Amino acid sequence: MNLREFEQQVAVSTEAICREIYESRASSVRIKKEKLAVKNLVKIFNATLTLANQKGFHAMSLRDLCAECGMSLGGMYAYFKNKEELLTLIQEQGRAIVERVMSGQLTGIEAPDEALEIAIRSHLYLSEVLQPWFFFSYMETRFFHVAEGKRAIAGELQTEAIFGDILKRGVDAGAFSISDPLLVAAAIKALLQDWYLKRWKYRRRKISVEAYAAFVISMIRAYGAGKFEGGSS
Amino acid sequence: MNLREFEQQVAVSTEAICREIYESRASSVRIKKEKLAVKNLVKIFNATLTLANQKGFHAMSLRDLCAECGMSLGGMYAYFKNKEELLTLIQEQGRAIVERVMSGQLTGIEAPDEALEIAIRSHLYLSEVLQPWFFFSYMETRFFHVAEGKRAIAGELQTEAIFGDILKRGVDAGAFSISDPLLVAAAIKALLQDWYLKRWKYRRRKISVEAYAAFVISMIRAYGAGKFEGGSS
DNA sequence: GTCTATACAACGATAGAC
DNA sequence: GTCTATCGTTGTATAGAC
Repeated sequence: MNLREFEQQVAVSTEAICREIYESRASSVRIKKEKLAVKNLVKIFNATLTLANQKGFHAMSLRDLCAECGMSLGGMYAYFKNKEELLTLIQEQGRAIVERVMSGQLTGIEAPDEALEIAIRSHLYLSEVLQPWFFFSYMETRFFHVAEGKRAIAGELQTEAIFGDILKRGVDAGAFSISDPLLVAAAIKALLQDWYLKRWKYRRRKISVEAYAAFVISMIRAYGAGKFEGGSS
Repeated sequence: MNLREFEQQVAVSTEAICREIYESRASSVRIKKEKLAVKNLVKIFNATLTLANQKGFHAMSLRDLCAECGMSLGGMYAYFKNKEELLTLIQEQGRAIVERVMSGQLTGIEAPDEALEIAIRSHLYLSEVLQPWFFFSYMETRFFHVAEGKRAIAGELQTEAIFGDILKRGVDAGAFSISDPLLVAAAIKALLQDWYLKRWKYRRRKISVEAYAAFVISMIRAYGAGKFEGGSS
């Protein structure tokens, strides 16, 4: 599968995400007209990602934010009760999307070899489509582990567990020959994160997502997970 | 080489670093007694790393900071002229250390295979000793590329270039068989960064630096860089 | 529903006593 | 050299006009 096919299949848009957020908490939002509310949420979210990914969420002032999306300060407060709620709103949504898309792509796939490739490709393509979201989520989540460390750690380990499970299944089935599935799962995750954290670098080198996906897959296969011939199914 | 041997050989201490910083800019620091100045700089730097790695540099107030290191707000301003100077001071020093240690460890090493292993181990051990520094540098540097993107990008690519050069040398010498040295170099860097960015994870799993180093090395070797037997020299 | 105006707290930074 | 006290600014958040 390539990026284009993935996009058509999953169809994750900012608007769809915002509508979902709105519906899931319509009670606590002052605005009652769904169409209007969603339109403004899209503006707010996009502006937040743009500004926060430039200077950091905390450094971004709400004055900056409402200027960026052409609203007034008071008007914006109809959509969240304080700045922190805006943060958690975006973060939780990001996590929910990852979970849904990943499990959706993987249902019904039995062969560990195939599952591994699909999981890697899906995650890369998803982070390609929603790069600002992934970048934001990664950067702002970091500040939590040290202080609290609950859902943030869970989020980090969630994706990793997907890969860990596939690898263990492959080892049990005799398809893979790796001695440390957990370490390999961690390595896969690190490689996937590099893609969306340093997209500027890969873009500058004109490396496509598909090429990067093929590279990661071949690297893991070379280490012992799957056929050495590699595949580009 | 293991961590202990590395520590004895390089001897990078916070104090040595702070003395160096002090000397390099003694003119712009109000304090004239070196011993005192260095002692306070150590306190300030350690406190900054602690607090900034918890909540982010921008979210850390200077009041928090001076409380943490037992000084007064006014007293602290003798050591830097504003908050941003404190940031760049720490960042630039971090980069300088990496450059010095890495090139020091690699001088005189000819065999690409050996150089690759030493480079990986040195970087991991260094980031183990100065983990807060690395974490801080990574996190706070990120906010620059998008906005400006000068020294920050250079810093990111500097370490990567070390690995890229070794890999290319190995390919030219016929020791490695990899088609994309730049991608492999990027992957190595991503794996090294994962170590200091998520040390909590690896600590929880009781994975030592040495074990992680051996894993990374064997992974790269399996992909085509060096002997498949692996080595733990 | 969205705006302007404003309250109030917290911040970085400085001046001047000791 | 370090402290306390304070200035001016900027931030989040709310109240009330439209």
